Amino acid sequence: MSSSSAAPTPRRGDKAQAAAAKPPMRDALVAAAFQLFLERGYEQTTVDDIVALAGVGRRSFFRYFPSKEDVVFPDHERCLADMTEFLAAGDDGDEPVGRVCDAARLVLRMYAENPTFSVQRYRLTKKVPGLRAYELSVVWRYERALAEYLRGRFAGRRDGTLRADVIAAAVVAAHNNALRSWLRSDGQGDADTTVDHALGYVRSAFGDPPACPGPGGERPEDVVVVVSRRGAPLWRVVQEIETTLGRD
Amino acid sequence: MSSSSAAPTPRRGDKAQAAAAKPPMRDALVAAAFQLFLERGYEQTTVDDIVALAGVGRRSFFRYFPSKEDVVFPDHERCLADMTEFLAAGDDGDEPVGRVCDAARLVLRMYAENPTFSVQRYRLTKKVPGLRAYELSVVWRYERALAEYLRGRFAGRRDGTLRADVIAAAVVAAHNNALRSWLRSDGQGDADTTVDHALGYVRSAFGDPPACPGPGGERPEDVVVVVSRRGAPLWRVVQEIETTLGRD
DNA sequence: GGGCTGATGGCACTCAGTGCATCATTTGGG
DNA sequence: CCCAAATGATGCACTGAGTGCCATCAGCCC
Repeated sequence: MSSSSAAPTPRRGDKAQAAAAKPPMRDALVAAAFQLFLERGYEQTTVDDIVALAGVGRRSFFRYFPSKEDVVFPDHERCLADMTEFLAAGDDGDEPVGRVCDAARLVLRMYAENPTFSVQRYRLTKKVPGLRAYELSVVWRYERALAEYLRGRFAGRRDGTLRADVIAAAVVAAHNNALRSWLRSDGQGDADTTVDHALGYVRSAFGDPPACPGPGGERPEDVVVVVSRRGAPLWRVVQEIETTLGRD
Repeated sequence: MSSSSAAPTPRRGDKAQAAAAKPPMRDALVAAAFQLFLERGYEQTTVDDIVALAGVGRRSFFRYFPSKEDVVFPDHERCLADMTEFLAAGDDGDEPVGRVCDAARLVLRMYAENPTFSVQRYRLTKKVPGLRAYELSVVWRYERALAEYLRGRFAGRRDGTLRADVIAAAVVAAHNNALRSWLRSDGQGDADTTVDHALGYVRSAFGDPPACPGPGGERPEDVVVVVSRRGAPLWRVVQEIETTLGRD
């Protein structure tokens, strides 16, 4: 249920799949938890209820999920690892903002893999304050991963850490805005289009234009940005250009 | 009344009322909590320890603070109310982004009112994961207040909610970046200057230039923004201008 | 005084989360 | 084929946060 629900055959002793170990008990706990959460609410469901329905011991629940909230986000740990790995794999030639936007798309993909599950979870987190708070801490880790990557890429630029933090926050906000609008429509529309549009706004705001029709041979040096005010003195125009480009 | 100040509670502890009888029980609880948090750690301190030191009943703690984490952020509820009031008080003539930046400065002012307290709390939240998560939910409410204000101001603009969410996130990120850098320096430098610089970056990124030398008679209609890529077709340039300006 | 109100304290309870010991299953040699 | 280490599941007892309920005690109005 968590990722690919196609795991009906618990082949024990298969070394090949032991690498990507998929404990069946974990998925059973997630399924039991969501069944109860949906039919009687999150706070009205105790961990004892979940383990009773799943037919396992109470102690086993906390072996797979460090807290009751974690069962609602069963695959975010893996997704976060994927994102950090994706960011670390990029070379220094690509555009930092574009790379961060692509990393955000990884998260969208995880949500889009199981639309019904994602929509159910969205409705749950929307109405339970405790789950909203927990989701914030999850999203915060994504944002920190993006910001840390950008801090590394912006090392040497003036206000590098500031730019990194702001752009990471903007990317996450745009991604969440599009994701929520998609979730609100019960996962009907095209999530990629919505997210691309939102991320395009962020890229345009920070001087990195959205993907051109042509293939990706562009270099960041080709970007021209002018931010000015009619009738402003020349030194103000230059100052704006310097601020926007952020180069020393 | 043997002493100079009329002490209404002669039997209780003789320590808490040295300052004045003005701070009721709430401030005594905050003081006791921070004393214990600093000397033995947050998680190593139970609510029973706090109420024992404050000389009050355990039940009274939860009367003033809905949770143990809340005692670490005793004045954020008031600050959030001040911010929403400030945003609601503005008229429709002022620049939305500038107003939101001013609202963020309100939060900074609250931190700057008690530098030592703020620095202590910063060190605490930096090392205790549970407090970090709680702080996120607090910051999230500020961000939502800013975003809701901007959504109202951007109603009618294309991608109004997207712009509102992204700008609110960027403002909060810039504010936090500056605030943390100030807290990391033990509250020594000038917090206002740092935050002004950070917010100026956000304003410049979103087409709203930082405060000009001249008096504030500017109108947002005077802003001209061009974001393009050398060699891009004309329709792309027009699209970028439309996207950046965000008018229909 | 007598009753009213609001703040407080005490008590018992639920539930999340943890440490520890025990039992079952698997694995891996000899 | 059997024994032993290892891994995983379970039960049990415990801590600590948070809640509901009721008793208590202050001031206060009549």
